[in-house]
Amino acid sequence: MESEKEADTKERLFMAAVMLFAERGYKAATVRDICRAAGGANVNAVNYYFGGKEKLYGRILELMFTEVEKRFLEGEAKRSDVGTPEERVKGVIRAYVGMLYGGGEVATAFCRIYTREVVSPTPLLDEVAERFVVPQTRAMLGLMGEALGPDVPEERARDCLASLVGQVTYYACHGPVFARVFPEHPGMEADWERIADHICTFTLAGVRAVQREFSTKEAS
Amino acid sequence: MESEKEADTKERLFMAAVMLFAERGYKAATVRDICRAAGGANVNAVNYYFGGKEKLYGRILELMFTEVEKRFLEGEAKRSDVGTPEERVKGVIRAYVGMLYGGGEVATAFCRIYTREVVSPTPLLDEVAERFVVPQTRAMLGLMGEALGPDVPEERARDCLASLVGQVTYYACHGPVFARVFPEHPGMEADWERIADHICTFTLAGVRAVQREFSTKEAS
DNA sequence: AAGCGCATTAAACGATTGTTTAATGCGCTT
DNA sequence: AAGCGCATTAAACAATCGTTTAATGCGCTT
Repeated sequence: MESEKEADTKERLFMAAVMLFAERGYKAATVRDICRAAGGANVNAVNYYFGGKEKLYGRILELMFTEVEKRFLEGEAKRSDVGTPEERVKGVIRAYVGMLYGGGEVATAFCRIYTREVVSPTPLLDEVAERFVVPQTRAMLGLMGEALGPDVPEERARDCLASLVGQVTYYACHGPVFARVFPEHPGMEADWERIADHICTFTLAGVRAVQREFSTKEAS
Repeated sequence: MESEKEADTKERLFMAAVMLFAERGYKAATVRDICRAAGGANVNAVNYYFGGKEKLYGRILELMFTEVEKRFLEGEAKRSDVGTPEERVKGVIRAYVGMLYGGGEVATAFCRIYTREVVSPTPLLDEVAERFVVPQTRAMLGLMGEALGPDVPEERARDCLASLVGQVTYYACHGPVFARVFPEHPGMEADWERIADHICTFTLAGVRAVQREFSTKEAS
């Protein structure tokens, strides 16, 4: 009768840790709280199954980034070489937003953990992020350069990519404040597709404006 | 001979706390580290002068937000009612970016403290932020609504404001990662004006695109 | 010189942290 | 039934945190 609720203690610990790390951050989420949230496990459980708090957190980061990479490649593979660069930028935006806000509860938790890591990195981020964040960002930078064309200098491609990422991650970084300033907002789970569309039109207009800035300056 | 270096222990403690809170966050910055950074003051100094770690942090938040409000109103007062709404949006962007990245060392530290508070708020943020963040955001929302015109629904003004704030705060939120992905970047202190210009053109193009979206849809 | 006020120091406190150790219960094979 | 492996429990550990307390030094007035 407890076939599915009889989940492994290890798995329950892992999930409780994900939620608590997302909610309070690495330091503030204590081992005792994690064990309590995992259905009242013993304090020793974390060390027994994962070899310590830091190891557990490292595993979460690992799984998180592999999951992100998988989803991101899936969302981009569907339109990897087809369509104009602008169309592919739109595809990246939609995949990005959907990954961050449209993936259910655990994806939201992952999103918050990643946001915390970005704002105040732990030593663990160094080894993991350089395997995922740097290549993914460079890939997006190349795509943005294609969309801008050869006349636009590289630093402007970086600026445009920052504008894109800034817009997409805004709701993750400013979540608590955003919810306080706009309490009427229905929440990202219900609104992320509309927001993705907005970011698409907003970003493509910005990209074209930067493009125009250099095509007209060429004639001056 | 030590006329200016003989700064009050209280002031040195305050400054050391600002830098350490910015660097490591509220919890990770210990009282002992703060005292050590303040020229080797005693562990009791924080409690003696400020009545505890939390009170000290609260004072920092207080001073930070009043300073932000002052700078922001200064930067906006120069063009409060003059110029088109678009021109005033540009003024807001420039004041915003300059305040966050162009204010020297302590302003950068304040920027990081604020970023940390936004991502993971402490109970202290509630009482302070609602006095500053909410009214400032609502003011910017009204300005954005003016720039968009009456045909654009309110939620799109909120989306555009999110796009603006997301772009501006990107370099604060993603600072550690950004520096890792783009090590060739000269740093915000030397580049913030150029970035402000980019965000202006990018944002105004996005605003006009949203505007156009509703002026053309009106005819369909 | 005595006494007072304030800044500073040193030491210890209680609480909480992550981790370790030893003991316990239980299902399984031999 | 005895013995073993594994999960779980309880208790204690050392380290660190913010805070408190008492003692000390120093400049000042009286």
